Amino acid sequence: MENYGGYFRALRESKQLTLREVEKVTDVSNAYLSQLESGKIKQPSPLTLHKLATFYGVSYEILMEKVGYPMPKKQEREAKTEVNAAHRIGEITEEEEVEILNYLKFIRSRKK
Amino acid sequence: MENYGGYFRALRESKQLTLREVEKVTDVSNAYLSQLESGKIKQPSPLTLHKLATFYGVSYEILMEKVGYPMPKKQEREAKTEVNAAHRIGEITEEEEVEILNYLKFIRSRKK
DNA sequence: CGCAACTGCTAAGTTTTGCAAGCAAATTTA
DNA sequence: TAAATTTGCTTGCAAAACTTAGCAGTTGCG
Repeated sequence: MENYGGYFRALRESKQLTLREVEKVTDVSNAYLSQLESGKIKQPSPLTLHKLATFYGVSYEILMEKVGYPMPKKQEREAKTEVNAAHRIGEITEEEEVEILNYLKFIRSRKK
Repeated sequence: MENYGGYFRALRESKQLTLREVEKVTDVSNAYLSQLESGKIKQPSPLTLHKLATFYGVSYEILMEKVGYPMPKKQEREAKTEVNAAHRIGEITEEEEVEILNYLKFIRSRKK
């Protein structure tokens, strides 16, 4: 992904969190998060990506690939029937991903 | 592994290669290789590790673990390699799922 | 209104990766 | 033996991650 800054911003805002709230939990400074989300960081370290992946509940490996680190081949998808709701959304593009996150932010903001 | 410098040196010497021979193929400078093998480098970048892993014919993932990057375990890895929505947008409720599916339908219809 | 806390952001500093240049010792070649 | 090449290594530097400190605008509350 060329500009994943917006993706990180969308992830955070979809959960209605501030930079400092993310900082508290992940130990990544709000200053750095701001730079990351505005596209000023080329390649955050694997450790930083791991913290954010864990906190946001997204895949560490996908984040690694997104920022351009070489990662071993991903196997073809398995047919998994049960699991959580998000599995049933199906395939989405990276573009749709950000749109959905922004939409989630909108949905969730109405409920407060 | 605390001192993986010796490991890299052993890999190279077992193949009877000079620093400059490795440099030619991997595009990692002999200066840096020297520092790496003498334990002066804390954490070479994933890209550098990937080049060396490929050239020496060892596992990239094991190298990553060796230098201390977080890596998913094989079992986790297989379970998570499917590229599904949850890994990219985080957890959502069933209610949100329906809204997202409708929204996806909307944005996809808009695009043609 | 007034002010205190909160928000995102920038500037400056530290640390580390990785490279280019070049040095001294060893090896090769003439 | 003498010169040339090769070897591993060190130094100095640029680039980039990441932090601390602090600033200006906004929000909440008396």
